[in-house]
Amino acid sequence: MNLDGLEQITPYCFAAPARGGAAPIRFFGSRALLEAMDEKVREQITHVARLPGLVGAAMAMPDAHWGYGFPIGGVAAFDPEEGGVISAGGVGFDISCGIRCLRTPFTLAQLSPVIAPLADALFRAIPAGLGEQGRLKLSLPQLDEAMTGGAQWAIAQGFGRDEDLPFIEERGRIAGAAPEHVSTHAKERQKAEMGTLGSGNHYLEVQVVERIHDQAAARAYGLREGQILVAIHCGSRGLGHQVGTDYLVSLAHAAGRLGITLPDRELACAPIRSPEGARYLGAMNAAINIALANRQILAHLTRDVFARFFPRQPIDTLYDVSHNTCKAEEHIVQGVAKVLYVHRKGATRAFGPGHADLPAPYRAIGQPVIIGGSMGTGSYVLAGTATSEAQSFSSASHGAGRAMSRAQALKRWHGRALIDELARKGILIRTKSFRGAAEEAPGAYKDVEAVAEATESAGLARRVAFLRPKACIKG
DNA sequence: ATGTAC
Repeated sequence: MNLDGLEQITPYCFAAPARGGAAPIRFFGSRALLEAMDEKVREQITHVARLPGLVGAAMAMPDAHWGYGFPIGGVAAFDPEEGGVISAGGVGFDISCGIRCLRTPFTLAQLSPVIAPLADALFRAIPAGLGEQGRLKLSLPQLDEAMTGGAQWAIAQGFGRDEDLPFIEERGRIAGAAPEHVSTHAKERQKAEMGTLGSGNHYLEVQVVERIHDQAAARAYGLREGQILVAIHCGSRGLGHQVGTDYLVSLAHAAGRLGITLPDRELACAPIRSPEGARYLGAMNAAINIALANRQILAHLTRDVFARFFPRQPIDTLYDVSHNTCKAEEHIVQGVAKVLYVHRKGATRAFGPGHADLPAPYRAIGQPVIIGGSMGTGSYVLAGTATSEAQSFSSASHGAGRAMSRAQALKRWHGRALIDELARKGILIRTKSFRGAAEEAPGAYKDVEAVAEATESAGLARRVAFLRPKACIKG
């Protein structure tokens, strides 16, 4: 990305001021990460800055890359009282895609002797891949309950336990879901997809805590070196995708009717206080609950598999973070508390220490932030900081971020060879799609170390632990 | 991301 015309306002933040009625833009990251970023990110963030009612700056996180309308890694907050809008492209198609991180009591030494049969068992138990169905088949009324109840609904169905809830955003259930604004088509697509992983960059990964960066935070999060964790990365499956598809059309019509000039058709949006905006918000919240329920069921299936190898050993939820959402949150704007609708597309919420929404054991430390890396490199647990509120409406990076398109990756890697190479490095991959594995080659991603380092240096979150993959179930 | 395009 060309940085011409951007001012380096801190070593890890590059910005351009408001101009011509558009809001300021702001890019977080090292100069090296930003220079390597696709040109499209700047173009897309510049477009976002022209949307009505934007508060502060249109922002890109250090892992940003090109996306539909908004870049992935984009953050934008809107004031409903100032004509602020909600945009389906600002949330993304995979609504509430996120990571559930489970904390096991097992060490790598205990796990290593059974890692291969464990990976096989997880691969059999976790439905993964495009269009893959789960064991659960829901009726439309049951699906409405899931859309309203989220992970709380899943627990009531026998998947997991109430102790998980404080460690899930919104305690596992976001308010404001409106199943009546989700199309029957979207519901039909989801009936048999609860408790499934999906495809693309979704995965279930068995990881080991390889390095602790912050001992106090690690202690509060219950993490120690050599400990085994499980990260489940997935979202709202067919339902979320269909909600996105349906509302792109509806929001585009609304924008036309209300005379909102769209810098890019992909930024279809409507005022938060408009019928179409309100309906999208209700449908998106329903999809958020579907994603929360989905990860809750997958966490339960994971526990079942581990129990076969390690009976009667508790596996806790470290945290469950979403990274494709638009959420109403209170933020301080020029000294005044306001409710803003914060779009985070490929960005995690990162509340700092003391936030009332954090579970008691983490409140003094800050919210766990999970940067999911590629299958061959590793992931990070970070903690939200006080500075992220002022910098980015309490938002941080969500992953390594793609550095190369899927098509480019396919030309460069062969799935089978890649999986063999990772196995030689002690990382077991289980997948039905060798093509998918090639698209997800670690080399097609940015350097997760650089992203985590930049996230910390930019003041968005601070590093707590580095996690190395041991086994990965790929969709 | 996605019954990988209606």
